[in-house]
Amino acid sequence: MERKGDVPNKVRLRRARADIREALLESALVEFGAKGFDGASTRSIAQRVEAHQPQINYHFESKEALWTASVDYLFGLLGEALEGVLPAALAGVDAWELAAAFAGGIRRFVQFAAEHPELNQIMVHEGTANSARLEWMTETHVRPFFDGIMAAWHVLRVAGIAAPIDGGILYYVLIGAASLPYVNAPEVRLLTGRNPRDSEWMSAHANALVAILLPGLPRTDRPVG
Amino acid sequence: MERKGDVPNKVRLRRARADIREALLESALVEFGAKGFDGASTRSIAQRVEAHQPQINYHFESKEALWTASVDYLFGLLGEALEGVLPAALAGVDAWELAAAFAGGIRRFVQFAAEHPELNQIMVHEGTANSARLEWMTETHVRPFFDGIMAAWHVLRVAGIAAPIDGGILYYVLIGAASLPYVNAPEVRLLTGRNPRDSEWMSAHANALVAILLPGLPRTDRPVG
DNA sequence: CCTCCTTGTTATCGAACGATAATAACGATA
DNA sequence: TATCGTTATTATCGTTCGATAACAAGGAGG
Repeated sequence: MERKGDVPNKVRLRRARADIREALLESALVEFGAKGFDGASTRSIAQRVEAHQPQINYHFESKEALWTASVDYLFGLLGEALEGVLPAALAGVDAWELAAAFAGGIRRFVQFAAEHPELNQIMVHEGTANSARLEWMTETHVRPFFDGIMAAWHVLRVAGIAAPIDGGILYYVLIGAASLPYVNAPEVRLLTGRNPRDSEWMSAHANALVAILLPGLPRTDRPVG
Repeated sequence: MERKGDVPNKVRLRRARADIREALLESALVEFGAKGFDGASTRSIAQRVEAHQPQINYHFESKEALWTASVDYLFGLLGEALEGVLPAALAGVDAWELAAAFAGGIRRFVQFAAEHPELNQIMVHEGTANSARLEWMTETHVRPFFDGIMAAWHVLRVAGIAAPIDGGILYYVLIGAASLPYVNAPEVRLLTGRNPRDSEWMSAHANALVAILLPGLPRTDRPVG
């Protein structure tokens, strides 16, 4: 009957440290991705998971520390999603096996970009201006990823399987083409009326990227996810 | 000798309405592009062109109106840069001529993205979350651009010149691949040590996009700019 | 039940924000 | 040079921000 003055039962909910931290991390990713570091407010990050704003400073040192922790968390997820796609040692590896692995990596990356658009949203927000955050993220998380792609791409180029594109250029062509539909999913829906996170959309997208970037590889379309 | 109390000659500078408006528009584009709508402050927009913050509300109605005016201005520049690249009527046009025009359009777009990174920075900032600004920008400025590309792409697909990619997907692959290096130029410099706005970089980039998206077109690399 | 450590809640601080009103200075025109 | 419309400058408003301190309440172990 909900007496007590018809006020909703304001239950004080107390969560374990690890739980509330993870909730705040995931909420922060959504807000940082959608509005950027400056645009996101700690009040709305907290509110999204039924917490109060000062809890952010209690569980993290500052807004900046929350950002750092959530980016660490997110790149951890990316690392899991891409685990084992590229052989650790590229020297002497068979180019055709590597090409198949690279194609698989593209498909997994597309799927990750669709499931966690926050990653590329945050990267594109931060990459537009120099900052300590950009420098840290680039050196800590992006560079290993970049180096792996460069090494594999070199082998594929020599083998004539990859499109004739310089590695540094390929990297941004790939990341831009693979992530924009999910980074800007709201715009895609407005403009095309379709949802880029539909599995058919993602599959067609990933297969297209494989086809144009690895023209030497016999076409083997497959679904992602 | 600069007497008068050694205070720098604080000259009150008075500009014509059109001049100060354009200065504020261009300053706003840089700030909105680098920090997004929320992150940009009217004080720093004004300061960048030696104006005071209230002048923005004097020459424009509000921060929102300044944003709208600067986006109008920017899409006007894009329209000039792409003027005449695609034939107005596509019905019955020769597919090979259209392909050459499309390739030219890609090169001009790459050059524009490099010279005015603010355009794609603003689009990517706004596209990450639904808002009245996104809706207005999409319907007013993006849709005509999108429709033109869709129509041309359909002809090129039927003629077998274009890569086998659905139009809606092609659009985001093209825009993402063409713009990311300039949207995130600070990151490119940190990560690769190269400047994507060098003319060799831009040319290699544009030629790569033409090659992978129009594989049926005989390769004719050329510099942009 | 009491203790004590952890977590949640409220109140409030100073800074920065966009906006507005009031005033001052410019500069073309007469 | 006096007038007057336009532009520039200063002061200040209310709001929101991130951060901190003080206090309240949960809950395991005794």
